[in-house]
Amino acid sequence: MTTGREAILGIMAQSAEHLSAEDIYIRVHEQKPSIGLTTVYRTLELLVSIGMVAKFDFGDGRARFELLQGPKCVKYHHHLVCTGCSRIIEYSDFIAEEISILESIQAKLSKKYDFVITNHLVQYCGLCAKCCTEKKSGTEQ
Amino acid sequence: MTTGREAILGIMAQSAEHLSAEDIYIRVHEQKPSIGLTTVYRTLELLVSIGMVAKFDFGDGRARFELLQGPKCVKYHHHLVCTGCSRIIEYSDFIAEEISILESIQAKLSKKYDFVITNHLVQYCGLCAKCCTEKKSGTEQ
DNA sequence: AATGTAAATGACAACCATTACCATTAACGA
DNA sequence: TCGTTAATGGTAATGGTTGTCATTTACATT
Repeated sequence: MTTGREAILGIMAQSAEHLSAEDIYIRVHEQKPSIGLTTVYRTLELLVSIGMVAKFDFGDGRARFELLQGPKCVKYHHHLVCTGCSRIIEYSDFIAEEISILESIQAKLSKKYDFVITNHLVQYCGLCAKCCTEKKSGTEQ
Repeated sequence: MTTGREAILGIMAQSAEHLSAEDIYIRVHEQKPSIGLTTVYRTLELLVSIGMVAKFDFGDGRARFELLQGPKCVKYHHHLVCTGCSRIIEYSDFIAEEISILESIQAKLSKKYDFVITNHLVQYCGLCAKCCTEKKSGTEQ
């Protein structure tokens, strides 16, 4: 299986960000205009199903995708999400502290509930300084 | 502010599950047929914005809501999600081990990135025994 | 209790990300 | 080169969520 799939993988390998399907489509389209949005979705679905890509949902109505393999890959996906402006910060500062306990819990959960756990997600939700200010000054909603 | 909002809150207080907007609409509609789906969405949006309700997204295309206050409320939302059948298990077994480290990290992140963190989410993704078997036997996709 | 104002509501339309469909094209082994 | 199967692209459909707007309700004032 090779085609524009390589192009999609290439884009994802270059971008460490959390790309939406449309983001990927636009970038792939630049370098290979023949590829359609449907193919992007299909390829992403495939990549997710074989565990090569992770799909995230931060509550802004569009899914985000991130490569799980390759040079730029990040093994753990710990995010800080602003519920005001949907800004996403992928923090890596304190991950080491989390990993061991999360992995130990993962093993226990896997055993207890008979799950094959492939992935985990830690997400802190809140308001960034900017949105927080706006909220206070009453410009929100 | 009082109206059918009470009915919506009442439904949510009764159900510890992760209800979708439509689930809530159906249940509210049973006891108060005058309430429309739009109002359910609007009320949920309001409740989320004031931090009374948490909104989750498990990747099945519909958001889930859960009351954060009240007798049946759960302070921490740690889920085990089957990516095959979207089954959600809210585990509570090993939470104690996680809390202290997660809270300490939350405090550090809050300071470093200047966020007001209101909530956090831990989600393990994988396949439940049933979906795992189906996958192996080739009935998937 | 009547009234006035602003917020809340409901029905329906609009939106938009995602998926289904289907005819065409590309890939790959013979 | 040819043939079969999978992949692709454009477009239409789907479905959860949001916007619109006229009507109703809630609440404070008289």
